[in-house]
Amino acid sequence: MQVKKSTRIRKEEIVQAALEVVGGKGVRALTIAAIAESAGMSEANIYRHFSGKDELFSALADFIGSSVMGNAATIAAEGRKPIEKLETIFFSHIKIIAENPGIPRFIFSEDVFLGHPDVAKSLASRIGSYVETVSVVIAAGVREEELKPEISPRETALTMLGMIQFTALRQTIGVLNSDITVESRKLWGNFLKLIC
Amino acid sequence: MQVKKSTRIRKEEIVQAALEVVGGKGVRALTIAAIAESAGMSEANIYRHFSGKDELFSALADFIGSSVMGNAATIAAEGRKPIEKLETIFFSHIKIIAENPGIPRFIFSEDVFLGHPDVAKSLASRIGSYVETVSVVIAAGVREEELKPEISPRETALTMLGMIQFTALRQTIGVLNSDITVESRKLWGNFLKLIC
DNA sequence: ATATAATGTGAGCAACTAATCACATGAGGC
DNA sequence: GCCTCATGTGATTAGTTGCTCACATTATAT
Repeated sequence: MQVKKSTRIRKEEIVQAALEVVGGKGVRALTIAAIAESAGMSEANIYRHFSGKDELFSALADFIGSSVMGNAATIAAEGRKPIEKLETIFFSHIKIIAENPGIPRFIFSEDVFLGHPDVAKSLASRIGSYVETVSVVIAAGVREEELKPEISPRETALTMLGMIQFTALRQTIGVLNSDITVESRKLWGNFLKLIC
Repeated sequence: MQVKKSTRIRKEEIVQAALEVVGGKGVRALTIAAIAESAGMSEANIYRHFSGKDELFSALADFIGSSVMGNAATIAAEGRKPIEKLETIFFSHIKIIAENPGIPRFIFSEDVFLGHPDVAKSLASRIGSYVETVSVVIAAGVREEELKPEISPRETALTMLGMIQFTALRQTIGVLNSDITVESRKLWGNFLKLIC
């Protein structure tokens, strides 16, 4: 029998285990049995701490949302130059994705946005504010004449996030010939030439 | 009882039915039962024409690959100016996605690249040549001085495809406030400012 | 016209999934 | 020390999924 721990701790462990399952074998493989095995506990014990898969999905979405999306907002609030902020946002996002492939898989999983509409709504809202955050930084860059005056902040932000997302996707699929950090450096170098 | 048709025709019908299921309810819902219902035949009859889900996935991948990815190559081979080619590739890709949401869902589905490695390999190869095709057009644009000389063709191509993919993703998730064609026009307008 | 092979189908099987339940056990208040 | 309740678990259930099979039907070659 397992050592007994408080629900609060077990919840964290279970969410972490779930994220590992997603990273390793995809959202499709995110079964209660797989989570239980990854967390080293019985299936029934999962239900001691979560009412069901829905609640678990919500917890996972909250964890990802707060740890990843909040990141950009924090960086954007710092007092440096717009271009430096963008660069920091870009590379920290890439780093998070590289270290934890389960995150992009979960966020853009159809199991989430087709199977758990409330979770999807919350994630969509977070993506929206992420775009908004980056847009504001780009707008500041244009105002301070670091970036080309004719570019549109919102569309440029979407282009930048698309670049990140596509990189994550290519990594997941395995079509990335070089390392993701090398690839992302090349992409960022080119993006700078596009926006300046 | 159904009217009897040749395997060749039935295969096409089944693939089409499968694509409709994916577009409507996602790859997760792509069960034999769902396909059979959408195609208006019994489950057992599916197995008369496909050995199993693997073969069906391969057929779906081939259909999508040849009808979508081949599109770009055709456009690129025409005799117009590079920028016009890029624009045509961009908007026809968006159009295909808009008309058939099952396509991007399937291509980037984890059920494919985690559950059917051989299909994933074939799709990855097609994506690779798609990137290559666009890169070549961009390189031509640079050479003919339509595009900025300092941009890197490959990375710019990846950025453009990321923009498309991210748009498809946002449409699928439902975070696209405006119509996808309106949104894509805005994105293209801005992209032109970035690359020229 | 008849034979034959291809096509179509309801019934059902084994494996898997989410969830429940009765029962065991141990941590913490007293 | 012991009581109590939160925590942990094996067994089980109802539902789903991919797939098979015996049997029905029809296109088609001869």
